[in-house]
Amino acid sequence: MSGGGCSIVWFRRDLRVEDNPALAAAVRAGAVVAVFIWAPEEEGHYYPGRVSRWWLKQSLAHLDSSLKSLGTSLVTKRSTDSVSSLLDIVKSTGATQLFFNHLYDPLSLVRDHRAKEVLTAQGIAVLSFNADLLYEPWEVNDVDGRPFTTFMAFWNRCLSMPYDPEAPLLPPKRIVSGDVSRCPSDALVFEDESEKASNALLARAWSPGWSSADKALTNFINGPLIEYSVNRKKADSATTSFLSPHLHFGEVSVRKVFHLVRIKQVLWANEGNTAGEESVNLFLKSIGLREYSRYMSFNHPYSHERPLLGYLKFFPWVIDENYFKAWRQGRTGYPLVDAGMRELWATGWLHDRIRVVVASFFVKVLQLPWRWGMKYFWDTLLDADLESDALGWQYISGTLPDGREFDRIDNPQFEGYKFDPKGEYVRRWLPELARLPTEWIHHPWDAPELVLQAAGVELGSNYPLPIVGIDAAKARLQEALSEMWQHEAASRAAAENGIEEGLGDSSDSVPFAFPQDIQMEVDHEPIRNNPTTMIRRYGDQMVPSITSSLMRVEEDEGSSVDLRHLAEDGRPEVPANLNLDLEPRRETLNQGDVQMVRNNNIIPQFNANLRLHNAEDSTAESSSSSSGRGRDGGIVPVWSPPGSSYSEQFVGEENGLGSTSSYLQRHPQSHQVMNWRQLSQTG
DNA sequence: CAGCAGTTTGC
DNA sequence: CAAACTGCT
Repeated sequence: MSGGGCSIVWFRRDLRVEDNPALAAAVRAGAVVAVFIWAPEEEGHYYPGRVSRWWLKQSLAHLDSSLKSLGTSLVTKRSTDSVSSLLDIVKSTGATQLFFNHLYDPLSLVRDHRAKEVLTAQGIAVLSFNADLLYEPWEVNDVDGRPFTTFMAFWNRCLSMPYDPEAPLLPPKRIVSGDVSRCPSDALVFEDESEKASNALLARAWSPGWSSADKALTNFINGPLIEYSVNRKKADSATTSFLSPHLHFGEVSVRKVFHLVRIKQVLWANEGNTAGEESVNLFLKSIGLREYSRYMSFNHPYSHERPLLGYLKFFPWVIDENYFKAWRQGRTGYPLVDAGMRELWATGWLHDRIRVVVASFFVKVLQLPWRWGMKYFWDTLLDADLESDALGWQYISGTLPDGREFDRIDNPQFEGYKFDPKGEYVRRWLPELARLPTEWIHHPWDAPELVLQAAGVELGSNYPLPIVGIDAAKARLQEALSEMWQHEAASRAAAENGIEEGLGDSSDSVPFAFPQDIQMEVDHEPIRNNPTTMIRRYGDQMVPSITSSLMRVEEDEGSSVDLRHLAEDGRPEVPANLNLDLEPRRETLNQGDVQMVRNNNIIPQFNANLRLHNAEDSTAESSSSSSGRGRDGGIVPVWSPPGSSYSEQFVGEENGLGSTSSYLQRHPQSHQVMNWRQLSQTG
């Protein structure tokens, strides 16, 4: 169509036609080529799980038919490299522009940044948009212009921003199709034969696609929403919105959800319905959590693979595949946990509360490395979402500044009576316990023999005894923690002496196989050296500079860079040049950090010691970068499709942040992560 | 019953 | 940590 080429709209996790800024912009610009590129290998071991792929398949079909009714269709490509596929598409369609919506997971940050550079270098105009969040991560900062480090502060700020989130856009009335005659679609394969039968079951419970997402939203707002605050404690009722998988794939926009829900809230407020109003607040909070997960991922791209509290690196996880298996199969001996795990396996779904229960059990009682659990969630959840899941697991594990304390163990028995007081949920998913009276349903091991017999329960045979006692877990946790602090202290001492200590790989634990994701990007560095091709427009995707360094740490440690290099306008910006940039940054950062330490006892920032590594000389650097990072866990059992390789080493640098979590405060002898301490001495 | 301390809980 | 909750005086 008009003056030259058409525009490519690169669909990813924004599979909708309504309120899709990239699509809208492309339509405005003229002819459109709508594209979806399936390149799961790019996700490394976050290759999407079976149920997630099933959903994607349906959702794409749905999007395609919507596009068809508007005048075009979806071009699908199978690829191992999205960016080069984009180039191919540009060539075969004569497109001159590329539009897409932002993503915030670490892989996408890197890939999209590269896409922008590569295509821009080819003379293609690249424009990207916010379609996934109320506010872009770099828009939400505290009074000093720094990112928040706790959820509530973040969310309160979001709710009181000087401007509202963008109002949702209407779907285009009509789309003029670009010429795709020389750009044939590939058939995408999302399931293999062995998966088909299980997938068929999913279709009974779920229907992917934006129109059912809309329906789910409407149903929820007109139904369960008003009772949300009362019902959210129940494990077993259909009181959640069931929007999460739709939201994950962007079938409905959060902004639409937000606006519609807000309207209801005003309505209820006027009616004096405080319960309803409160319900909306709570529901919005869960939307806020989703926002926060992106925020965290952007500000701290390591968070899906490494605890944000650095000392957790030294925690001696239990490397026990039998525990892991028992957990997955729902045979831990704790009914609430087991019921949850069976539901997850059977349906790909789990109530939020129960996610917390099973995850917390996993980390605190079994003390398995949280990333195993996260990976299992990733593979089995219908709404698997890297950012949300990473946030959730970190929260539960106690590795966040505002998460639960690390030494806190929740007792599944008590939680059972809280979330499932009548035992209905347990009975549904654990038929072997169905006849047990409510009194014992959450702790069958205490039940009198006669009761068990009457209920047909034979502990240790048709239902397991607890695989780990809570008391034993508590004791082991204490031990593990003191071991952790010892190692942390030793490491710090060694670092201070400038000795290459090796960060605990002397230990018996196997180096963690995770994560490899980012390394595959490593060899595209030439592009990186040409920063001037980036002309940033207001709406453009910001890239935390760490994404660049993440790609290269292995061979170029000096370039590891702080996350939040502030451009003149105060927003994070792609560093002009990683190495040249170090000098000026050093001063600013130190100043800022010191001030922060003085002014409050809040965590400096997640990235405090990332940046310190730059600012510091090579002592600290060397102590961390060369180690095998042994303590973070063990080999991850493989259950992903073949092809996703787990290789040896961590990418990237060093641990997380200093912390004021109360746990830390109770351990003054080993307080503060090394860097933070050095920091405060500076000031 | 107001007022307070100890405890639980909350992303 | 801070808010909510519990139980006690």
